[in-house]
Parts: sequence; C-alpha cells; structure tokens
Amino acid sequence: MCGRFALYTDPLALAKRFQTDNVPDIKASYNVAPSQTISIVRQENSKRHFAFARWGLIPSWAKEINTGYSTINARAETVAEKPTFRSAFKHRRALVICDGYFEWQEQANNKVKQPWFITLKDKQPMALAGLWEQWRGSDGSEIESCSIIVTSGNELMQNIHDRMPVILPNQHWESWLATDNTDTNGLQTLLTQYPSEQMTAWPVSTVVNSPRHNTEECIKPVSS
DNA sequence: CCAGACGTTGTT
DNA sequence: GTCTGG
DNA sequence: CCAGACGTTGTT
DNA sequence: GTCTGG
Repeated sequence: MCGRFALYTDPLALAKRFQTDNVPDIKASYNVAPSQTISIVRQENSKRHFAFARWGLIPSWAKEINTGYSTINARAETVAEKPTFRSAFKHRRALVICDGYFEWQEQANNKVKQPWFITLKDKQPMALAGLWEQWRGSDGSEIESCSIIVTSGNELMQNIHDRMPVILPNQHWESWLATDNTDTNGLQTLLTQYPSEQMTAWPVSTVVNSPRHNTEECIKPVSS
C-alpha cells in the first residue's frame, strides 16, 4: 500500500513538470503522513492546477471527518464499485505528487519492520493515481480530501511489500485528469504496475517511523 | 420497510 | 487490544 | 503507514 | 448517496 511519502522537489520545477498554471506554496517534506494536507494536481477547462487536500478521503455522505475506517488508499481492483470511491473515480480524479514513497518490509522472527524508500531512477517527481472528494460539515465548513489508488507490487516491490501505489506515466496524465472522461472501464486499464526497471529502492532508518521526524535522514540510505 | 454500512492491511 | 493523531 | 494514548479528580 | 441485511 502507500501510507507515507516524501515531496522535496522545488515548487517551480514541480509546476514545470506537471504543466500547472500555478506554483504550489510548499516546503520540502521528507515524511508526509495520512491526515496531513498533501499536494495534488487537478484539471479544469484543460488547465492544470496544483491544489491541496487532506489525505484520507471523506465521502460526501459521511457525518464526521473521522469516518472510522481507512480511506487513505483505494484498491485498483475495486475502486470503480466501492460506494466510498466510485463517484470520485468517475468524476474527481487527480495526481498525487511525490518524489518517493515508503513501504515497511516485514522481517523474520518478529524483528522490527524495515522501512524502504522507493523512487524513479530518473529522480523525477512522480504522479500517483489519486481521487478527491468534497465534504460539507453540518456547520457549513468544507473539506477537500483525497485517496491514493494501490495495486499489486511489481518485481522490484515484491521483496518489500505486496502492494504499491499506481504511478501514472506522463502519457496517461491527460486522460486520467480529463473531467469529461467518464469511461470507467478505460480508466481502470490505466491502473497498472509501473515498470520495475524504471524504479529503485533503498532501505532507510526507522527514524521515518515517527511522523514527527521530518528531515532528510528519513530518505538517507542505510545498510539493510 | 428501516437500519446500518460504506476501507485497507495483515494476521488468524 | 484498539482507536486517534500525525 | 507508525506512534502514542487509553482515566478521573483537583489544582495550577 | 446507495446498497445490503434483517
């Protein structure tokens, strides 16, 4: 799955890579956790914008912000059907932007899990397949929230974890973001494993375990 | 009909 | 053990 | 995802 | 909001 990531590329470079008409006002973060505000890219009238959303999708019909169940990820296999996600899947897709994500590898003999950091070999920031939703509280407050779609792990990931986020290659950004695209069958074919040979992974310190630690040490390689 | 769930992961 | 907070 | 709290009373 | 379970 995908429960933690990092985003530290310069905002101007992000705007250039994702061809947005605004530059996100963000600082480098090496340890982004669920419930925090994350950077997403959406499209309106064929123009791309950076926006922000709370990580953990709140369905429009939810009574409380804390839904009591985990919506930080949506399974690619079922996202089109699940009541919590299907409306967003059809109408409110986004790119969740990160430089790399973390997965925790189970260890034999009940030893402490080993965290890994996974990036693209070309060091470019990546676009994860995301969904967003708007929620209105009874007091009139509004919150935009989002979820990251996950699928089975590719060859690189297999030894680390059996699930991984869906990473969209450049050539699929347009059809994923197009608001007039409601072909859910076609959209689902975009939710595939990114090729292992274009990715790389290294073990990192358990410093990353605590969301309170937000330094470069979180992504620094250690011997496993 | 109304009430209650609506999720992913990992472990058993 | 289970829920909340980050 | 992992870390940290998980309770009541009374006092500051 | 919409589906499932009773």
